[in-house]
Amino acid sequence: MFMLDPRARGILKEIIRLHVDTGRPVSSRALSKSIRNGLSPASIRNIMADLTDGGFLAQPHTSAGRVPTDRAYRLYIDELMRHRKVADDVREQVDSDLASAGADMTRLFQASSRLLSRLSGEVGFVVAPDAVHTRVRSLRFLAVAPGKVLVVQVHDPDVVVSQVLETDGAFNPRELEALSERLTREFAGRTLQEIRQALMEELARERAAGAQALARALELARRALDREGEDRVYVDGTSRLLDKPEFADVTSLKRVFRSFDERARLFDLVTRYLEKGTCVVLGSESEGDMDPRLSAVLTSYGSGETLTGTLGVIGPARREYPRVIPVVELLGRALSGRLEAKDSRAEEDETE
Amino acid sequence: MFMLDPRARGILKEIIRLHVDTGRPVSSRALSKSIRNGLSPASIRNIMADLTDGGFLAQPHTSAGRVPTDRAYRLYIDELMRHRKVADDVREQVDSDLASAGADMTRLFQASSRLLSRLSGEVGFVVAPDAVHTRVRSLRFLAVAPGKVLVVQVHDPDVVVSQVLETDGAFNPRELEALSERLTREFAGRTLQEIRQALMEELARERAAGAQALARALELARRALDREGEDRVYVDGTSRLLDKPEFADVTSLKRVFRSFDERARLFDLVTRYLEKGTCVVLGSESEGDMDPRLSAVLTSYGSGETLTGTLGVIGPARREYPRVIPVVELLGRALSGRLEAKDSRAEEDETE
DNA sequence: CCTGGCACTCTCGGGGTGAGAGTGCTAATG
DNA sequence: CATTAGCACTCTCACCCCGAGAGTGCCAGG
Repeated sequence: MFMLDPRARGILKEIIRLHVDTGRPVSSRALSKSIRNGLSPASIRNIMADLTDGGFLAQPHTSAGRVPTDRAYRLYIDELMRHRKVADDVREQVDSDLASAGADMTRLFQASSRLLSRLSGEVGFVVAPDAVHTRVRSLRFLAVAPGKVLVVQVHDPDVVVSQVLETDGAFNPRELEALSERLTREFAGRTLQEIRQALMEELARERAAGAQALARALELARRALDREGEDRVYVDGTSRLLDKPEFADVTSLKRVFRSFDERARLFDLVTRYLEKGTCVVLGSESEGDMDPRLSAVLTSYGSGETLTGTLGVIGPARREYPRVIPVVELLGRALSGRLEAKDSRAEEDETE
Repeated sequence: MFMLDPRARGILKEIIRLHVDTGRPVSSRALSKSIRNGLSPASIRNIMADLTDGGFLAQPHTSAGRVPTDRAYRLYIDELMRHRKVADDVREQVDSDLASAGADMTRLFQASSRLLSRLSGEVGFVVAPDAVHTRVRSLRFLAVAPGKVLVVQVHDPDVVVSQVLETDGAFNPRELEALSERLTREFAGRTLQEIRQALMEELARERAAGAQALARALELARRALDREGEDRVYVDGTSRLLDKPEFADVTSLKRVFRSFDERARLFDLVTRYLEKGTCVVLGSESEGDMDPRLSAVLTSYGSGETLTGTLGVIGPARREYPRVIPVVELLGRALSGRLEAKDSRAEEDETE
């Protein structure tokens, strides 16, 4: 392992600062001028040569100054950088935008990814909690029109998901009422995953027993909870990548945009790092889940064990980490807060 | 006005065909080879010179073959072209994708714009019906959690829109039930626009009369119907523009992507052409609503007078019109069909 | 250990050039 | 009289060369 003396670390930090600022390779001369401690370009060149040997700097070509490598960013993020405070107007914007999105899950995630994108100037995304982490508080089925049933799921922190299902025959309002009550009683407090499995078994049992009407109702419930993997990833602001000089050529743009179309990759990446709280994943570290020229700042949101999802931004590794990381964390907290707003935990019914 | 003899029209048609195919200017030589009637390049050059004088062809530079102008596309679309039949597998895909989107408005529009994009290889979009054209059949308010009310609107063709509103204090279930019944009775069959206006007046009246509780309920209803202009435009597949050679340079890409971000423009364009059934708008004809290098194929959907919206695709003027126009029309019909599926008109309750 | 100096390398933009593509025109042709 | 062959002309594009500029690496001296 390479050890860096404090002076080298200072130089490296300054190189990153300058490079993030300008987007271009940093020369020894520019560095010498920007640094308080007046070292000559020649001395700095020596240090830069060491840093290059250590794998922290690279040069695009012989006479082009130095560019930080991913290894340098890693060190910077882990040890050199200090988070900056989030500006008050940013806080306000987050609060107001999320507030106006209301309690609807979809709108909340859309607003969050949009905020992430706008505040970072990069691509923002939110991955909704998966079935393992989502606890259901109640289920309700309503006949809204002939052949159409509205299904309302209320999750553990008070998030509401509603959808309309088409059914073959008509359902009797009373029948739906009974179904709602029964399923809520049976499944309140369990995760989507568990409920889905239980439903499948029950469905098979009733079918075997020839309970037609009941099986039909259970089938409806199963469909309601089976909407997995569809709308789970919310992405906003892909076009912001156009502004980044590192994607000035069209061919590289194409590749990156494609990778956002097939969201499964993003998914893999995110689930792999889900547990880790806030973290930065550099493209070169992601083992193929992400273009090596991209990187992500991720954090998880949700309250405790239930309803845990991920959000963050994606952009070039060259970004203002001290500003962006706190923004991502702010959004994680804000979304968590929204999801458990008006904490109605006290209402849980433990008398069983 | 310029008249074109049949031979010139044939040549023009073939030029468009070749240019759509290759994306590059068409030379007299290439044309002479592709055409059955064996004319020599020299003869064809004469005709091409005429077409250029008439404003149907342009040349990027002196020695570069000819490119069709928007005027040529206009003639082609209006007179020269014949629609091709939509392939069976395309029909099937449309049917199955829309079917699996169910009856939920948002999902239906998302699926439609995605289909449009995929099938055309361009940017697909759907503009939801506006408040003037949407008739409401019933309104329903439900308390789903403390401080959260679910509002369900059923529109005239059986489309369901649901949303969750946050409220300051709690609403009594009975109170919400009464509100639902009253508003449905009062407003069934009227348009969103009309209802909104009536609500405002009523709200002012009750407030003046000091009817606190009622005013509070009406305010809730007003908020429910006031979600205008937010999610009305669904766009999918903007990244497909990257594949088009006409947008190979990054600067022009930026401009175009920006224009999709501010969707108001698209809106203007679409509302202006709403009444006209299926039509093609070339960028140069759109008076600034659209980049002159883009063009759109639009059609309206909806059943008769109620619930009328627009959908279509946007891409370069160089496109396979004979294939794309029928696809757009197919989607218009398919979405219309979905919106009035299971025609439940008969069930309306006229005994008042 | 730092620094001034110097040779070296690489990029980038401008200018020149030659091949290739395609046209426009004219004169010959059936 | 429409059609065509032939030919001169124009423009682009890829390539190469060259010199200016930027930046480095290294060495020798402080």
